[in-house]
Order: sequence, then C-alpha cells, then structure tokens
Amino acid sequence: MTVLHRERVLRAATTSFLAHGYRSSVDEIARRARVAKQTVYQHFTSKDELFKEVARELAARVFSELESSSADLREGLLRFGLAYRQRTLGAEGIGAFRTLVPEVPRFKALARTMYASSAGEMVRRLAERLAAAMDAGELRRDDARFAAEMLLSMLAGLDRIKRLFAVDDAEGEAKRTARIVDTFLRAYAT
Amino acid sequence: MTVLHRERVLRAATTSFLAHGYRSSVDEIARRARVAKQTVYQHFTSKDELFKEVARELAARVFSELESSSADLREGLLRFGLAYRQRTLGAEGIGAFRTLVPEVPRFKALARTMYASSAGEMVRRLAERLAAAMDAGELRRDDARFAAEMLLSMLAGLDRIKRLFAVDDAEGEAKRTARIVDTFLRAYAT
DNA sequence: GGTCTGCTAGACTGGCCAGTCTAGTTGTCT
DNA sequence: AGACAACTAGACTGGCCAGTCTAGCAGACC
Repeated sequence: MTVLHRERVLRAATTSFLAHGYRSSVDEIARRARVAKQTVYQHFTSKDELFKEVARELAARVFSELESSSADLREGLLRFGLAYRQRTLGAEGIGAFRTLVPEVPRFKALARTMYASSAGEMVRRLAERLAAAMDAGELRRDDARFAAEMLLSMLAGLDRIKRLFAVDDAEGEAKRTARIVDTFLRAYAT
Repeated sequence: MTVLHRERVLRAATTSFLAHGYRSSVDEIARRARVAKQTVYQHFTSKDELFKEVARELAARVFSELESSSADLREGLLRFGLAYRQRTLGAEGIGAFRTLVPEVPRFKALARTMYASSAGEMVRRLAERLAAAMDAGELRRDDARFAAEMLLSMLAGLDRIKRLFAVDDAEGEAKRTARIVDTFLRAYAT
C-alpha cells in the first residue's frame, strides 16, 4: 500500500467536526476515515492540530469570488450575493459556523486569520468594486468599505441567525437576494 | 438556614456557561455557587435542564425594547439601534451566542422558542413601528417586515461576526449606529 | 534478503465528569 | 420534642476519551 492517508483523515475529520463540533472523538474520525487511530496521530500531533487544519480549510471554502468581469453593477452584485448566500447559509456554511464559533476563545490568533481570509477579504474586494462604481457615478460617493459591510450584513445577517437557531424562512433565494441588492442600491443611489 | 439556593445556582451556571459553554462541569458550577453538588441536583434534574433554563434567560435578556414614545422616527431608531447593539454585541451577548449556537442541534425546539422570543419578537415590533411610519408618509411604502429584517441585519450583521472571531473594530458605537440608521433611512426614503 | 516506512487492530493508562449515595447538620414548623 | 426539608462534604460508579503502546503486516527500495 503505502498510501498517504492524510487527506482521507482530513476529509473524515471535516465531516465529523461539521456534524458534532469539537465533541467528535478521534476514534470516530478514524473509523469514518477507515484508518487506524494511530494513523491519525502519525499525521497530526494532536486533536487540536487536526481541528485547526480543518478550521483553516472551512474558512477558506466560505470565500466567494466577485467576478469583476460583469460590467453591469446590479448584475454583478446579484451574482455575488447569490453565491455568498449559498456558501454562508448552506448546510456546510452553517455547520462550519456552529463548529468554529465556540472554539474561537481557545484559538484566538487562528480565528483572526480565518476572519481575515474569508469575510475580511470579501469586504475588501467588495469595497474595491463599490469604489469603482462610485468613481463611475453609478453609486453615491461615500465610504466604500462601510457600504460593503452593510451589503454583506444585509445578505447574511438575520438569515444566518435564523438558520443557526433552526428557524426556517420560506422565501426563494433568488428573489430574496434581489430584494436585498435593490434595497442596498436604493440606499446608495446617486 | 434553609435558603433556597436555586437562584444562586442559576446565576453561577450562567457565568460558567457564558465563559466555557456547555463544557462547564457541574462541579465547577456548584463550587462557583458555593453550594454542594447535590444541591444543584435538588433543583435541576440534570445538567441539560439547568442549561436549558440558563439558555431561556439569556435569550430573554438580549431583547431590546423599542420605546414607542419618541415621536421622531430617526431618534427612535437611533435609541433602539444603540440599545440593540449594546445587548447583542456586548460581552454578554457575544458570550451567549457562543454558548447557545453549538447546542442548538440538541435542543431544536428550545432554540426556535429562543429565537421567537428575542430576535423574532424584535422584528415584529420594529416592523410595526416601520409600518406606522410608512402610513404616516415618513418612509416609502414597502414590506415593513423585510425592512425591519434589513435594519436588524445592518445593526448586528458583520459586526457580530467580527466580535465572534475576536476581531476588533475601532469605530465608536454612537457614530456607527447613526451611520447605519441613516443608510437604512436613505434606502427607505419616500 | 534485509530494512524502512506507512500502516493495521486492539489493548491500555490516566483523567475528567455526570450523576448517585452516605451520613450527617441546620433550621423550621407543629 | 419530633418530624421534615434544605442543605453539607466527600466518596464512589460507570462511561467516555485523548493519547500511548505493542506486535505485527505489506509494499518499496537497495
């Protein structure tokens, strides 16, 4: 054989942590990966290290690209908004949130990095795009970073809370995203 | 003596759970309450029951009143926004969030109740107030409930994430609240 | 053929912890 | 005084689990 089972362990750990949080036992992860417990410890020095690795991956996965290609502002925001909502409000996004949030106090530095590489980076890019639109006279001239934060907040603010607390709302994704983007555009009309 | 130590246990449990989440041991809670472990079990059948009780209280505490007294819409929203942000983004609010969120899957029904009695109720009341303002011609006629959800999202969306991930932002509370409310009012201007 | 490395199953240690039990104390009510 | 209810300290059981250890297997490389 001599297969490197590192990846397999990582995937199994991700599934486990997403489902049960840090509670997941190493035995369970090993079982899920169809691997001996010892193998887990051959690749990761401790459960904490394994967890951190998984956390880094999860944070990276949430990141949504903002295609700068689309010339039309509204169209671009709609596409971005939809993608962002799918990532953050989907089962995996919510699971990741539930898994990571309670462990933040134990891994403060990592948490900050995770924020920076996902939400923080998205604010930055969105702000860039908005600033360009402001320059082009498509939006009222204002603090672009703040505007980006508002849009992200509207896209995933209360809806994330609802999902986290097992409350389901009915509205279709596309429609809700459009309403949000349009509300945002109204606030930032020239 | 014969003092009813129920309250004392509840308070200690709240502190413990806020600090360490469900991880807190019953021994620790008892120690904190200066009470024998047995006393804890005299008042609560299990750790889960104690946790649920604390959770209910925490959820209730987050609720912020919307003083209907203030005639001026902007003034009223500012006051509400400031209070809401203090509750939800303050150390206790964030701690409560961190404590409750990972346990939701184990207590789904309770979670829904908690949402309904805090955020849900706030959406309802805020929507009422906004609807009145729409009727009075102070805001553009639109879906008041949706508008309320947007305002709440803007007030605590990304900022909550920042706090949860140990990222600190500098802006003063009053100023940021005002910017948010004004952005909202722009989107809903007549 | 020998050795090295990645792997296996499964037993084991030591620690933590929910929940129970014992045996007794203090105060209250009648 | 006697009964009862709230409480105490602390020992104990049984379970879970991180991390280690043993002994051995399988393919790779020389």
